[in-house]
Order: sequence, then structure tokens, then C-alpha cells
Amino acid sequence: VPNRPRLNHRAAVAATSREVARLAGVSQPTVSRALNQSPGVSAATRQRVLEAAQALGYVPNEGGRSLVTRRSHRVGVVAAQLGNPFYPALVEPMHRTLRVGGYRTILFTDGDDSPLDIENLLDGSLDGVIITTSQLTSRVPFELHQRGVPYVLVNRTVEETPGGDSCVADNYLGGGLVAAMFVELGHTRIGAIFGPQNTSTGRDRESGFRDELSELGVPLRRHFLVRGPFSYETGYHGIVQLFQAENMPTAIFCANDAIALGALNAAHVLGIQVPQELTIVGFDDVPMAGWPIFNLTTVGTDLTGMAEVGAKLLMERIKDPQLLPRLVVIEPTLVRRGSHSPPKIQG
Amino acid sequence: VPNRPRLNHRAAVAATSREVARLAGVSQPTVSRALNQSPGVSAATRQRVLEAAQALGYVPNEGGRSLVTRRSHRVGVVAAQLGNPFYPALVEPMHRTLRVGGYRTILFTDGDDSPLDIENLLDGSLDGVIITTSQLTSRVPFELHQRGVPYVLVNRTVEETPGGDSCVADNYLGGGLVAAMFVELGHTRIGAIFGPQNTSTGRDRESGFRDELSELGVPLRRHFLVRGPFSYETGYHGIVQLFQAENMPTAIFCANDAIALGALNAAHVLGIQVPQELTIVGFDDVPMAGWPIFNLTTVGTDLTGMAEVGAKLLMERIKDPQLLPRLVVIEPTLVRRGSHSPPKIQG
DNA sequence: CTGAAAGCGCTTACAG
DNA sequence: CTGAAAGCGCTTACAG
Repeated sequence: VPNRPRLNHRAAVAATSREVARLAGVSQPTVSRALNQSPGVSAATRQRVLEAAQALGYVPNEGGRSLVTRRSHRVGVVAAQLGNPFYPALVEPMHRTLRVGGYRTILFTDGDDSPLDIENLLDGSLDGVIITTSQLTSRVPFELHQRGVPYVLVNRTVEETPGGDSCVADNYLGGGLVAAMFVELGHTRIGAIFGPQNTSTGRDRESGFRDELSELGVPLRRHFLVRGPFSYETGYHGIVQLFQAENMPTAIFCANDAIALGALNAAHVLGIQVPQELTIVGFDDVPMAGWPIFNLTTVGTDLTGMAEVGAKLLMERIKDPQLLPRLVVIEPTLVRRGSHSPPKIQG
Repeated sequence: VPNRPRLNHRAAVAATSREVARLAGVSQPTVSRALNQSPGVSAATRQRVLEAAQALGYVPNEGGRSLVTRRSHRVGVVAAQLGNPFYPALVEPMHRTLRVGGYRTILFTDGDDSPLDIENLLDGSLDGVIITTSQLTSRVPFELHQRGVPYVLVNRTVEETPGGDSCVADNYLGGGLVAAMFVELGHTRIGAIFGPQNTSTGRDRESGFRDELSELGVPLRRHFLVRGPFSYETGYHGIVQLFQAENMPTAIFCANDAIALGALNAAHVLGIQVPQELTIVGFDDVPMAGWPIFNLTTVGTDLTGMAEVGAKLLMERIKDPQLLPRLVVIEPTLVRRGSHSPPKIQG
């Protein structure tokens, strides 16, 4: 007798609807109908099919199903480094909302080091896409539209967004709120650590801040300015750089909370008292901003709400791709915590 | 003349290989062969096909392809709340490694509020699964094995892991390292905020800590103990609770960094000086632990390395499902930063 | 080197 | 109410 491979050495394989059908003594399409609650299946048949499916541990193959239904129940979410607390704060409620709506989240990252490969979004495996990161000149929305993939921009706008929705905070207004508070507190030596100018958030927060400051007649000095990516490191090195000069600002606007957290840490290292010696204000109000150790004054944009709205916009658009483009703007609010104060009286 | 819908009002549709074939003047299978670098396609034909594909913006439909190849190039990663800094630190390098290997990451969350639905992992849409969260008694590995889905456990062990790999830190040893340091520093009033006992990390870190302490003859007092989920809140409330009593510990072991960060924040609020009045030590060495403001002494487990190894184990197993189960254990190291010191001399 | 055929696992008209 | 047929978009033997 020749050796036969033992059964348990074979890789287990998934049962198909055909095998369920054989076990239940029905045809394969009947299995499909019974399991999908289709009308016109006798209770007895459905019962037998359910039992057979149960016995075989049957789970319908999503590939086969989506090929014919043209629905994958998967949504792509494009984010940047998850290490930036902004993204978990946004992706998590998005993921939750999508799941409740019956969609799974496929995470794509779009970093400076490894840019997003658009083809990954176009292979028919996604019912829609949420983009939370993209440069103003990105062609991704255009490509998605061309291929008929519903999409929504969250926290970003792009020059050309044909046939897609967006959900953003009024970043221009938010920047202005910070400027107004700085002036109200009596600051005159005002600096900023701005974000990238090729993103809508970077650009709008900056111009809102600048415009309001100039409106109020307070200058923003050139040598109190730093610019960099939306990251902890930008804030950290920004402070180090600004405080190497002899002339130093008393208030700094950070274009997002990641930058502000880096700034707070640098201030800690340099022995700069916040807020007594230096006011630091961020933008986004990520959960960490509320931690007592940071107690960061920041501009809140209801990230959870923004994520939920974004997810809902997308699910609606998936249901009805003909919807006209919609734009939801979230009103930012100043969250006054403990990292701001009037400037110290100077000698 | 009746109204005809305008073309640009029709939803754009993805081009198929058949349309590429027609445009290139070849048969549909030839398109497949040309685009997949299959041998035996003339250079001229390949060229024509590539041009036609380009012109139509053709991207092969992944559903159709994976149905026949039985490869989806997708890997499921099961994580808990991304708000816990541990998960981004783990998921990000995993995602990167998988992408380099040609796999996309599908993120699944498994929270206490909404537990993972195993069926989502079994519908044939995943080439493999990485599990970073699961209770000791979880049946997920067993189910995956039964359905022939390759899987790897990262940072977790489970009682029964047939046919899967795991990559974990030596949590027992790590717990012991902390105990030894506490004793070496001269602490006698030692407390801990432990994690869940139904997880391997919670259990092993606890028993390693306890065993080493008892080995060294230093008691771990019952009323210096708190237990809870691996979260910021557990640490925060743990400290608040421990410092309500008149008798207080001088050193506290936190079962992970999220707990330790919560503890540091509570100490800040209560005006407890760290490390002068209280030593706090964490576990994991997430990036934030190194931030100057926290400067957390912790047990490092090379999260990036663990993630990368986990991803590689899985990709190897996908290639060869017959591989015998492998276990990679990562040696933990004490990362001595600034949140520990000898106890203050007590009156 | 290329085309005609078969089939992956489903769902959905179409008959009966 | 249920089965036989067709087909979603691909890849892969099989002929030629």
C-alpha cells in the first residue's frame, strides 16, 4: 500500500455553496437564495440549507459575490502616518461609522516617503474612498471620478473635486480665532509654525491667521515664522530654532496639534514656562490635547463629527452616485485650556 | 428628437480586459498574458496591448483575478482602539512591511464594545491574518486554521494556536526586569496597575513582576494594586484611587505605556512629583514614552521589529502554508529614562 | 505566439 | 417554490 497523505496534513479549504447544496439536497442557486433571505424559498428548504451551511462552516466567498453584485462593501480610507494622533482620532470614528453601515475599512497610507499608488484605489475592490490627506493639486479625485468610484474628501479640499463630496472645518476662520485671541491677550511678538502650503489645511489656517492679525493691526514678524510638515518634529525643531535668536516671540500659533505637542515638549526641554513665558496654541483638538500634562489650548473641529459626516456622505453617495457634490463645513471653536496667557511684562 | 441622457451624466465605468482587447485587436486572454508578463507574447503584441490599456486607463479587476488565482494580496490586521498609541506603533510598520511584500492591509478592530465578527476573516478575501489582540481563550486562531487561512499572532499568545506562528516579547522576563529595578532602587512600598488577566500580555507581565518580587523577598501589597483594561483611563483612575489612601506606594509598575501615560497625567494633576515622590514604569516603549515631557522609563520590546517579524512570518506562511508553527520571542530591555528614582527617605 | 474553451464562486433573470 | 442557464472579469491549461 503506497503512502497516502493524511487528511489533516492537507490544507483545510473553505466550503462552497455547491457543497452546501449537495449536503442539503438542493441546487446551488437555492443555497444562495436561502442564505440571502430572498423571497420565494420554502421555510423547510431554508431550514435545511441553514443547517447544512452551519455544519460546513460555510461563509460565502466575497470575491464571487462582489463580481456579480458589483458591491464589495469595502471602503478605502487614505491617511498619512498613524503616528500622528490626528489620524487615529479621525480614522477610528470613521471606521466605526462605516462598519455600522455595513462597510469594511481598507487602510491606505500616503506618505512623503511612499506616495499612494492610485491604481490600488481603482481595481474595483472598493465601493468608495475617503481621502483625508492630499495636496491641493492632487489628481486622485479626478481619477476616482473618471473611473466612477464614489469618494469624499475629509479635512482636505483639492482644486478639482468633480463629483465628490467634502467635509472640512472652516480652517480660515479657525486661524482667525487664534489671531484674535493673541491680540486680545495683548501679545505683540507673535510667531507661528505653519504647515505645508500645498495642503488646504496648511494654506487656510495660515491665511486666516495672517489676515486677522493684519486686520487687527498686529504684525507677524518674518523671523518668528517656521514652516514644515504637520508633525511633532516640526513643532519640536521649530521651537528650538525660534528660541536660538535673542529676540523671542511670546505667542506661537501651531498649525496643528501634532506640531503644538512637539512645541510643548521642546519648551519643556528648554525650560520655557508655558503659558507664563510662552503661549502655544494648536489646531484640531485631538484627544491628547486634553491630557492634563499638555492642557493645550487649541481650535476644536469636532474630529469625531467630521469623520462620521464624511463616512455618511460616502455611504449616501455609494447608494446614489448621481448625487450632486456636497460640501459640509464644520464651524471651529476655540478650546481655551491652559497653554495661553497674556505676555509677561517686559523690562 | 427625444431627450437622450448626456454622456457625462452617466456614471463612468471601469474598462475591462475585453475592451482593451478590442482596442488592441487581440483576444481577451492575450491582454491578460501581455499585462502579466507571461512568457510567449510577441513584443509587438505586448506593446499594442499596453498602449490600449493605457489609453483606456485599464486597471485589472481584483475580484475577477483573485477568484481564479485564489490570491487577494490582502492581509487582515486585527487591532484594538487605534487611540491607544500601542496600535499605531505596531500597525504602521506592519502595514509598511506588508506593502513592500505586495500585500494590502485591511484593518479590523476588536473592541470590548464591538467584538470582532470572525466571519469577516473567513470570506475568502484575505490571504492571511495578523492578530494583535485576543483573549487567551479566543477561538479565532482555531477557526482560521480550520478554514485554511494563514495567520500570525503578534504580541499575544492564545491557548490553542494550531498551524499558526507567533511573535511575542518575553513579557514574563520584562515584568521581572521592572521588579528587579524597583528593589535595586530600594523601594519597599511597591504597587502596580495590572492589565487584563485574560490576555497573555496582562498575565505574563504580572506574573513575571510578582515572581521576581517574591524571589527578592519584597512584598507586593494588596492595597497597592489596581487592575483594568490596557488604557490611559485605567492608569489615570488607578493613580487617583491609590493616592486616596493615607498609605501610599513609592513605585508603581504599569502593565503598558498607555496605562503609564494615564498615571503620569494623574500624578501631574495630584501634584505628585515624578520621579522624586513616585516612580512610574511602563511597558512597550511606544514612541510617546520618549517625549521629554513624559520621559518614561519602560520596558522596550522593539515594537517595530515585532511588527516586521510578524508581517514576514505571515508572508512566508502564505507562500508555504505547510510550514510548521514558529514562535519568535523578542528579548525585552529596560529603557531607563527619567520616571524612576530611589524612594525619598521617609520620616 | 495566439485564440477558443473552461472555470473560479457567486447572484439573478428565466422557465417550469 | 425550485432548478438550469447565463454571466460578472479574470487566468490558465489546451489546441493550433
